Amino acid sequence: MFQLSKKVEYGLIAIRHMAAGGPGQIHTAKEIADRYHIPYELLAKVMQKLAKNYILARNPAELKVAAIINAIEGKPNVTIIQCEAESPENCIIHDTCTIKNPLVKLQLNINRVFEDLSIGEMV
Amino acid sequence: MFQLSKKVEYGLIAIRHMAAGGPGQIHTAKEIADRYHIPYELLAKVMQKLAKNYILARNPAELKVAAIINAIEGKPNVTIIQCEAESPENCIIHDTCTIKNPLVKLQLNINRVFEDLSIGEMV
DNA sequence: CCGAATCTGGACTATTATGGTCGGGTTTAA
DNA sequence: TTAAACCCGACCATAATAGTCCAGATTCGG
Ligand code: FES
Ligand code: FES
Repeated sequence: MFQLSKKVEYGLIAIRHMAAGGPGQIHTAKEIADRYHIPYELLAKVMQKLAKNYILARNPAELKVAAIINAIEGKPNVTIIQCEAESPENCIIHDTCTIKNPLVKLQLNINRVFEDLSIGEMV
Repeated sequence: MFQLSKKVEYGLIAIRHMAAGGPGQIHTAKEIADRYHIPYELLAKVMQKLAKNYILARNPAELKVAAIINAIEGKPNVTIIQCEAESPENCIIHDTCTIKNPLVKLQLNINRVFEDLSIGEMV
């Protein structure tokens, strides 16, 4: 619960590696996979996703962790509580529910934490 | 990724229910399970854990969400990044790693978010 | 231009974590 | 005193994650 997935972790390592190398440097997925003992195929996929979302095109130092997570996981990552999202008809207090709103606010706070950290702070 | 587990969700619903009922009220796990269409056996286990950690003995209004999560999930919920915790010997930059520390700080920020929300704010 | 290395991307397997169930023995309260 | 509720370990089903395999396309150094 509340751990970064391996994919995100690998993505962070790769991007940080590229950021540390300075601009203009060329890095192959193979090279990074070897250096950090990451399964190549998996890292390759991660980097494909990052590339498709134009993450790799940006200045790494300014990249936010949140953007990387979203690119890799694919979803806007919104619903911290499932009762609301999935089957509101099951919940007898759904209409008067006082759990949802505080948790949505909590969710926003968490999102902000990820928005606040940039790769630049890791190099 | 970054969703509360069902167990925690059920725990929150149950505790909020008890908080809303006012002090002195008696609530059985069965009753709560029926009212919210939660599988009884599962809710029962959750409440057992809460009871063992003396969560149910405290004033619900002052309970922090963090305490509930810890009681149910059992772990202090510390390592947001796995590279460090699991196999540091695999990572060639482990000694000079600049990823760990920022993410630990991020972890602390997330913990704080859960520490900041109390059941009282949900009733 | 050629060959080797690398990338692409789908299909597939393995491993875990999660959510849920069953059942037998124990307590509790009408 | 007996039904209902609780305790708790074992168990099963499903889904999410992590990792693998491979065949075709691309890129790049020479
Ligand atoms: S909608 Fe069901 S607990 Fe909030
Ligand atoms: S210890 Fe490996 S990336 Fe930080």
